[in-house]
Amino acid sequence: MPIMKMKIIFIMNHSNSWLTRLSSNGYHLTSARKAIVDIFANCNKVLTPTELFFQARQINPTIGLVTVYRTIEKLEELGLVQRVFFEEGGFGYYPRNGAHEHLLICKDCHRVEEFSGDDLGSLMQRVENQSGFEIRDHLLQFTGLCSKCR
Amino acid sequence: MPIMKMKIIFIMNHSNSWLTRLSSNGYHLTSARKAIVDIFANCNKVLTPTELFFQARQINPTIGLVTVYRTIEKLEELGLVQRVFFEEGGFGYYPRNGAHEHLLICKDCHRVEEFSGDDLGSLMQRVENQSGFEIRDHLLQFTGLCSKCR
DNA sequence: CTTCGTGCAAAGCGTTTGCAATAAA
DNA sequence: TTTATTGCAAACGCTTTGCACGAAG
Repeated sequence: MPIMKMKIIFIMNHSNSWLTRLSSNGYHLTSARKAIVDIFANCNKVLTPTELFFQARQINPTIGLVTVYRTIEKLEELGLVQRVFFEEGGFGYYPRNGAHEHLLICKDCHRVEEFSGDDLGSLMQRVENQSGFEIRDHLLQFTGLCSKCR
Repeated sequence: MPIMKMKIIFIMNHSNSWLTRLSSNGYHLTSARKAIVDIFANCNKVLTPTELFFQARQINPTIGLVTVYRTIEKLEELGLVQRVFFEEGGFGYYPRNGAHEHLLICKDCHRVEEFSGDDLGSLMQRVENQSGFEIRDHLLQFTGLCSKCR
């Protein structure tokens, strides 16, 4: 009988690196935080605090909404999630996977895709020169209908 | 005695055209609305509903915050003001002077300048092709420090 | 055992709604 | 006179705070 060859595939998500980041910044790794990090690790949608709360309760039924808010606060502070604005007002959060990316958000199903706005640099430069402003942050979001919802 | 030559300069703002727009859409021209339109007509800052409220009370001391909200609602519906998002959350409103413009906002004094993001069209096209999305809206804002505050 | 995190309840804040009185058309 | 609009008070929803208990390091 031949030796079976197996491919062990590690599905990498950022869950572990996020926990490391929290830990190395002096934050305790509690089950509430692990639940929330886990949700973000497997998600390509913008989540509001309340949505996050309900999903987290399925993992850890005793978690409170307040803890969700406080955890988001830390994740945002560490640059692990980014705030996304909804046209109607209000906002949600999206996990950042490294570099700052611009987002394309489906109005219908809230699915998110990322794109790089590579020509933004020259525009910013031009605007800085013309206005005398020193640009610190930029916000670029597209919203529309994704291929499934259109 | 020579005939004196006078130059009469009309300082144009959009106040009158805004009132016409309101009126022709079946809205009454009340003193509350006139006050708010007047504030926007002479402003190059993003104003929150509360800021608008306090400024409006200096013109019309009996105006209520609720009226401010309801007036903003109409102005937004008619496309006369646009909502601007603050990084910290929350939002304000800025008068639109015609075409959709992108905004450059001073973090410090909230002064606003406008610029046109002329190369956004090709970026949107590219992103649509790559993603299969149908882009409906876009949001582009720069924030930083203006020439006076930097 | 020390420090940080939790959940609860309550407060806070900005926004919206119901309603009777009032002003515009 | 009809219809839209106002201001008030109260409701609302989301977010934050204070605090005593509990968990992580």
